[in-house]
Amino acid sequence: MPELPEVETVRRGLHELIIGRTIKSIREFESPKSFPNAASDIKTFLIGASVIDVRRRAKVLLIDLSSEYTLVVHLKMTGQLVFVGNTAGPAVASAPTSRSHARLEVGVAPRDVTHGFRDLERFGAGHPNDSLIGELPDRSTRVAVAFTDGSHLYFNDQRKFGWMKLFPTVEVPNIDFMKKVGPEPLEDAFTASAFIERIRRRNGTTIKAAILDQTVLAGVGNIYADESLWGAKIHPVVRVRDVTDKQLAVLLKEIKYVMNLAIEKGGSTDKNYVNAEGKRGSYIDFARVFRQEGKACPRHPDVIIEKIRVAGRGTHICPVCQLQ
DNA sequence: CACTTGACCTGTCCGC
DNA sequence: TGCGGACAGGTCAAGT
Repeated sequence: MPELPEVETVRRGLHELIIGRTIKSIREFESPKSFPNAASDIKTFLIGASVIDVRRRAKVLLIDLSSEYTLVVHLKMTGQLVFVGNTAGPAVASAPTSRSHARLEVGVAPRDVTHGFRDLERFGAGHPNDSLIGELPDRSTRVAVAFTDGSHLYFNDQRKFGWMKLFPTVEVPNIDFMKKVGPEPLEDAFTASAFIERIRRRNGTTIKAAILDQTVLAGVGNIYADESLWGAKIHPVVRVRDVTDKQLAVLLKEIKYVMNLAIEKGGSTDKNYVNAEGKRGSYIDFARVFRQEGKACPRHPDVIIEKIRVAGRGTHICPVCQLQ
């Protein structure tokens, strides 16, 4: 689920909420894969340690502890890290329903001419940043971290693909994932020429598969792949070798643009994603193609967005702007 | 080696 | 209403 903007939103929330808190206890909920090395390390390096920083690399969260260990968390598809405690008040609102985040419908919403977004200010006005979380722990809770002040951090994960692991902080850069993962797309140092050089190693595959490849660049997932390819007017099934350098430069610009906007909107909540306070993100309400099949392309009022399958993933395109 | 596919899980939705 | 199958935002391992 969470891609770079969602993980960054969680990071910012946790940075505000848990730094300085001290771990009192850890409770697991019969899901050993969710915290595979807990048994050996829990008491020595977690209990009594306090949180000194919350960082992010790619789609991974890094919670640094005073014990010089780091809790590394990957949310995968349905993971959530939700804080419940005094600073933010209880994250409990009304009981959620699966339909509680229905899309806003606006009859004639104006559109951003350049990027195809409906008017970002007006369209978002009054949008409730709903809580999607009921009382915790719930049946998706895999690990609960209790702090000494009575607050809690819950790791929820319906599909159990996500995990948290404890590593010595100095070892974090040596984790396999960290060694393989590509550059952060939002860093200024990641220029068009750097992007082009890396993605050309995947010349034989489709452009969508290539930008989803975390070793090419970090953080792009299915939502922002589709959104940025539409922005750059590139069809997702085109082979990388058939995309020009100029188009690749535009694509990187679109990736950066879409991710920055998504961070501003608190990420995309389709089903499960919530921020550190259990609340939804709103980028999905502005999405131009993702989950917009059957609706008009923002650039072409008479053209319907289609859903196809590329690289094994549901893929949304405008068949006119994204000519094959 | 480069690339594609299936597996990991649970839940939901859709068609019969 | 019930049931089977497809599908869901990510990554690996195993296959071609």
